[in-house]
Amino acid sequence: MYSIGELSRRTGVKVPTIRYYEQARLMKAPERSDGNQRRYGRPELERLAFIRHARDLGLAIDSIRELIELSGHPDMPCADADRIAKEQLASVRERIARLRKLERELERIATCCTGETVGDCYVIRALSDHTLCRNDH
Amino acid sequence: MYSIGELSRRTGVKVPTIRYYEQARLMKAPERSDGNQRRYGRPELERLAFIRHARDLGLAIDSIRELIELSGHPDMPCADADRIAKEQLASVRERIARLRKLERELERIATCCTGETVGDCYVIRALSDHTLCRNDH
DNA sequence: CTAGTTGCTCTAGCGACTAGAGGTTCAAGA
DNA sequence: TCTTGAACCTCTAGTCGCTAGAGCAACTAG
Repeated sequence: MYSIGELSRRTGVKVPTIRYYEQARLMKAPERSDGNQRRYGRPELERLAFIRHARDLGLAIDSIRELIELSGHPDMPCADADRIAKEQLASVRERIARLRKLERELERIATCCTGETVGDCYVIRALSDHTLCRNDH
Repeated sequence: MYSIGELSRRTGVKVPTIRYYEQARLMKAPERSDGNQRRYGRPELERLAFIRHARDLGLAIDSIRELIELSGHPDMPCADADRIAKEQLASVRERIARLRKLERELERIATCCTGETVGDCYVIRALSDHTLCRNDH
């Protein structure tokens, strides 16, 4: 049986975050010691690793709750799990595309400033004047 | 003289967001009508466009406030503006790199599921078992 | 037995908005 | 001039995924 600190050390998830996952209904309320302290076992450790992994992949708390629900019903079709993963992939790709546009724009802005003073600084001119932009955002 | 709704229409920035920028000290408090409604002119429209552009490029409110400060002093050296732009570029690149890792991982997870039920769904197995991952995250 | 660490609950804060309540002002038509 | 309805006002609270702190209780090593 682990204390919450022990579980934290073993998973790398901070103590308040574990408590937060419990109140967000990702972790179920664990057993308690006589003195009302949380006591965890192997299943909780595995679930926490699952949650952490999913969060690292950028999944929202709600999606993770859905996946946990699903994983409790091994006989159901897994179309929902597939959908969640594919949606997440699509959103990651979209974010990458948007960031790459920004990167190009910033690159131009940040490397073109040859002025010495704010008055002729390209960074500030570019921010003031949208028509200096190469693409839309 | 524009009302806040007019300014909103001309810039594409929502009305409550304009008020939020005012209380965040990005926009200065504008003149008011006899009935206490905000009245804007061309300078405010330009400043709002500046803010919007900077936000679209992912700059934080604090950085934008700093840039606005700077642009009010055209004789100062522009090293600070350069620094802000370069820092922003670096952080965008970092985010892109992280997202690309996630993309690869999700791609693998989301496209490899050939199972029919949750019990043998690769999506859920991959989330449960970190050792199935190709790279660290 | 005692000291020091760890645990508990509860509340509030972050950033950048967004939504809603409850009330006032404006602009256009009759 | 009056009325109607849209737009405006302030203030508060909610979003997401945590993080920080207060004030107290329990555990553990020496």
